[in-house]
Amino acid sequence: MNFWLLKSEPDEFSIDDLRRSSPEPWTGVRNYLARNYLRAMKVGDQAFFYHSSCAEPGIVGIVSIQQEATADLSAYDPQSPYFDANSTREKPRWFAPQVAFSSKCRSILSLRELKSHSELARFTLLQKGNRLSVMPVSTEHWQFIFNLL
DNA sequence: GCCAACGTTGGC
DNA sequence: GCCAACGTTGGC
Repeated sequence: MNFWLLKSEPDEFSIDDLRRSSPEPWTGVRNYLARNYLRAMKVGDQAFFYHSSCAEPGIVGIVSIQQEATADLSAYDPQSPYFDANSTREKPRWFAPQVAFSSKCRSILSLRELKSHSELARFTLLQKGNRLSVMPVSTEHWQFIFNLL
């Protein structure tokens, strides 16, 4: 089993949204490295759900992969902000796994607190310049963070 | 709103 | 293939 971190802007799609409607396809990722991570996800993998671009960014819950990635249908919708004319049904460019709600943290584990732990100095999320919305999490980092929740 | 950092685009 | 210009991300 592998571990991941998935970012979402809570104004767009929050942990509460996922709890209300689960599973959901993880759509809208339009970065090739992030896409490759999405395609590498296996059923049963777990991920931290991270709220970004909000008053208090941080980890707010845990989700699991319910189904491996298939074509991201939002790329076909001209009305969608994620529309991409270069992704076709014959040759999809973007993919979305089905993500299921697992649990919500009693309180947010804020980015500020994550940064305060020297054990997480090399955590991908905290690396300078990293902007990926999907990233792998090592077993060691997962365990350490899990114990902070 | 600012800005650092990175990705993408497109001319050459 | 290079690289300048532009767009996006995301914390602050």
